[in-house]
Amino acid sequence: MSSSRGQGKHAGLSREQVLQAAVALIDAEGVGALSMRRLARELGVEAMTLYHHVQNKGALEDAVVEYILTESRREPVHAATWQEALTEYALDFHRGLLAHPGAAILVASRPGLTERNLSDLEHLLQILTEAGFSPPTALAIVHATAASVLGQHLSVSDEHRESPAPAAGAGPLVNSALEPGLPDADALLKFTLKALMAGYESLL
Amino acid sequence: MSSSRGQGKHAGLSREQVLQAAVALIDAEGVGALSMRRLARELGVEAMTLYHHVQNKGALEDAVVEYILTESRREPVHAATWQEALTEYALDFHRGLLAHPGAAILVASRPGLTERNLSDLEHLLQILTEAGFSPPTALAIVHATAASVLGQHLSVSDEHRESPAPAAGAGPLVNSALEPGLPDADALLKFTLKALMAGYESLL
DNA sequence: ACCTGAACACCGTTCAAGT
DNA sequence: ACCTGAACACCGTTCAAGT
Repeated sequence: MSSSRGQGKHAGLSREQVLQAAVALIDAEGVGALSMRRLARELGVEAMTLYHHVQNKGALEDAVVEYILTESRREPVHAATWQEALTEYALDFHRGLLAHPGAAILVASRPGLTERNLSDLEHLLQILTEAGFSPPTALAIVHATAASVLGQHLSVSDEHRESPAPAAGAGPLVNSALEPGLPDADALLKFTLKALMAGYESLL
Repeated sequence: MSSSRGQGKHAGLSREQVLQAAVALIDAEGVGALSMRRLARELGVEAMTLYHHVQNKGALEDAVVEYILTESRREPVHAATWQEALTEYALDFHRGLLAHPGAAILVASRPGLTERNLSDLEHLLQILTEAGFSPPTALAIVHATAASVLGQHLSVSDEHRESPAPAAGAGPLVNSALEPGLPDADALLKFTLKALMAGYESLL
C-alpha cells in the first residue's frame, strides 16, 4: 500500500504467509497469475524479497502443492480394511483438488504426488502388503489410484468452461449426454474408486 | 540460418511445419522450451511470422494437442464389444502420450481431451448406449477412462526423474517397492483398464 | 538478517511498415 | 499474402547495495 518501507525495515514476512498468498492468488485468478513479481505486489513487497523465503519459483510451486495436500489430509484413523484406507487416501486427495481447482495443473506438473507425504505412502504400503500384495504391486496400486483422481480433476475442470456451449459440432448422443448437466464429480469419483477396488481385489 | 530473407520473401512456411516443429521442440527440450520466439528461431523465421499460421500461443498449444491425439488415433475397426472399443480408445490415447511424454502436461492443461475427436466420442457413446448405458453414464465412463490414462502419464513421468535417488527419506517398504525398478507403464495401464471395465460392467 | 533497485536475458502480442 | 522490426508490458533471477 504505502509504497515505501525503506530497506532493512522488514515486513515480517513469513514463509507461511507467502504460501497462503500464493494459494489465494491461484484460487482467485488461476495459475497463470502466479508470478514472483505479482505475488510480491500482492504482499506489498519487492519481488526479490520472496527469494528470502523460497529458493526459486519451482520451489514455490512445490511448496504450494505440498501445502494443499497437507491441508486436505485427514487423520488416517478409521480404516478397517485396505480398501477403506486406500479410498480415504484418494478422497483426501480429491478434497484438496476440489478446494483449489486452479492448482490441479500444478500438482500434475510437479513431483511430490507420489511421495505426498512419504510417511503416508509408507503407511499405505504397509496396509497393502499386510493384505497380501507385494511391495511393487502395492506401489502400483497407490500410483494408479492417485493418477485416476488427479486425471479426473484435470478433465472435469476443462468441461466446466465449455458447459455453456456444449453443442459446437457434437453429435446427438454427446448433446443428450450433456443435457442433465455436468456429471457430479463426487459421484463419478466414487464410482471410479469402487471399480478400481474391485479390480485390485481380483489380484489377491 | 542465413539470417535475412527480406520481407515478403515467404519462407513457404505451412501450419503443418509449425506444428511439427513445435512437437519436435517439446520432445527435445520439454514444454518449457516452447515459446513463440524460440519456435520461430527454430524455423529460421521471425517470431511474428508464426501469428500468420496460428492465432496465438494458446491456439498453438491446442493444435499441438490435437495433432498428437490425431496422430495416435488408429482406425476403430475391430471392436466386437464395448469393452474392446473403450480399451482401444484408451490405448490410442496412451500411445500418443507415450510418444510425446513432455506433451502430457499440455494435454492436461488444455481442453479438447474430452472432445478429442468429437466424432470419435459420438461413436463411442453410440456403442455404450447400445450396450445399455444411459448417455450421461456413457459420457462419465469415457471421461473417467480418459482421466485415468492421462493421470497415469503425469505421475509416471514424475517418477522417472527421481528413479536415480528414490531413497530420500522413504521408509523400507517404499524402497523395497522401488527395488525391481519402476513399474511398467503398459502393464500398469492394462491392469487399471481391466479393473475399470469390471466396474463398468457391474453397472449394467 | 532482511529488504531494495538496477540490470540481464527472456516472454506474448500489437501495430505500422515493407515487398 | 506473407514477412519484418520496433515497441509495450510483462517474466525469473543475479548481484551489489542499503540498514
